[in-house]
Amino acid sequence: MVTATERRERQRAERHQLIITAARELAEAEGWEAVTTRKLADRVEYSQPVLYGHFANMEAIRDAVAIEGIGEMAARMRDARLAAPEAEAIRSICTSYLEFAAAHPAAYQAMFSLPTQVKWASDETPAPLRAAFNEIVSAFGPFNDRNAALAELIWGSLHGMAVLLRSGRIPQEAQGQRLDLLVALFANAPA
Amino acid sequence: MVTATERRERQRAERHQLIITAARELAEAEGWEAVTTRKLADRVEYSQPVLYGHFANMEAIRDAVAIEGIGEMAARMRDARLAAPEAEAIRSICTSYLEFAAAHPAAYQAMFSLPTQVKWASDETPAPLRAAFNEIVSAFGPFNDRNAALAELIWGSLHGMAVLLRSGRIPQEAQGQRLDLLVALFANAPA
DNA sequence: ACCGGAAATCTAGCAATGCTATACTTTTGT
DNA sequence: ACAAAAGTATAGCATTGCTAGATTTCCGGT
Repeated sequence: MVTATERRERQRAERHQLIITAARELAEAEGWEAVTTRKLADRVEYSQPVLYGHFANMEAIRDAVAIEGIGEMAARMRDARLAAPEAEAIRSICTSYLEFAAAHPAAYQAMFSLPTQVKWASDETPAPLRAAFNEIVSAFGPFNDRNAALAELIWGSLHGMAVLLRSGRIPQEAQGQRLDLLVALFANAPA
Repeated sequence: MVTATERRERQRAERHQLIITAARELAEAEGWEAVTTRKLADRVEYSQPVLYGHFANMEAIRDAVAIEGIGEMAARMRDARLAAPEAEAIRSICTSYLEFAAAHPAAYQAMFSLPTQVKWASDETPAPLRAAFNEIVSAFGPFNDRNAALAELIWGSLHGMAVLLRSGRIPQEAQGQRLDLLVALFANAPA
C-alpha cells in the first residue's frame, strides 16, 4: 500500500513548513533571540527532538526562513518592476526592497545579517537567491557584466541603508531625499 | 592620602581597557560566539564577577569594542584622505573603510552588525562616532545637507559591500571593478 | 482480530551559557 | 592593632542547544 507512506510524507512536509512559519512568526513578534528550541517546539505542539528530525540545528531553521523570505522579496520586486513604467524600474526595485526590509525585519535579518550556511555566489546557490539577484540586474537591462556589477553595488547600498536605518545608525527623516539621490546616482551610471 | 585612591583608579582603568582588548582579541581569533564570560575572565586572569564590576553585561563589552574600533577606523580614514590628492578623496576613504572592515572583521561586526545599545544619530552619540561620520562627509566637501546625505549613502554602500563580501554573498573577484564603479558614481553626484 | 516489529514521539538529562548572592580576603583609616 | 570597607572568588541559578534512551503509536501479515 503506497497511500500510507505517501500520507506520512505529506504530513511530514506540512510539519516542516509549520516549523518554518512558526519560527518566522515568533522571530517577527519577539526577535530571533526569543526563538528557542523550547518555545518553538511548544508553538508547533511537538517536543524539541521533533525539530531535529527536520533540521540539523536552529541555524538551519533560520536559513529556511531566510530562503523563504528571499523568494518572497524577489516576487515583490518583480511585481513592482512590471507594474511600473520602464523608466522607473530602478526606483521601483529600490522601494520594494526597502519596504520588504521594513515590513519583515526578522526575516530580513535572517536573509542578510545573521550567520548562515547558505551558499551565495556558488553552484549550489538556491533558486530563490538567483531569482532575487536577477531581479535586481533586470532593473538595469539585460544580464551582462556591467549590469551585474551595478546590481551588486546597488544591492550593497540598499542593504546598507536598510540595516543602518533599522538600527538607528542613520536618521529616518531624510530617507526620501536619500532614496532620490541613490536612484539618481545609479540612473546616471556610465555605460 | 590621595595617591592611594588615585593609584586604584588608574589600575581600575587599566583593567577596564584590558578587558576590552582581551574581548577584541578573542573575538578576532575565534569569533564573537566564543567570547564567553568564562573565557574572557580566564584571559584577563580575574573571575567572572569582576567583568560585571566594569560593564553591565556582555553587550556592553562588545559596545566598548565597537566604539574603540570606530575611533580607529575614523583615524585611518583621516590619514588616508590627508595622504591622498584631493581629487582622490572619495576613493581613499572607500579603500580605507573596506580595508579596515577586512582587517578587523570582529571589531567591524561589533561596530555595525551586532545588536548594540550605542546611540547613533542622537545627542549622546559618542565622539568617535561623530568623527567617523564627519570624516566621510569631508570626502565630499564642507559639512552641509547635500554632503551629509551623500555621506550616509556611500556609508550604506560601503557597509553593504563589506558585509556581503565578508559573508560570501557577493563574489570577491570583481571587487576592484565594483569599487571603481562606486567611486565614479559618487564623483558624478549632482550638486 | 491480534501481534510483533518498526516508526514516531516524548521524557529526562547533559554541558555550556549569562549573570548573581554570598562568603572570604585584602586594604584602609584611626 | 583592629574594625570597617573595598575587592575578589566560590558556588550556584535559570536558560540555552542538543541528544540518549524509554515509551507510545502505527502498520502489515497471519
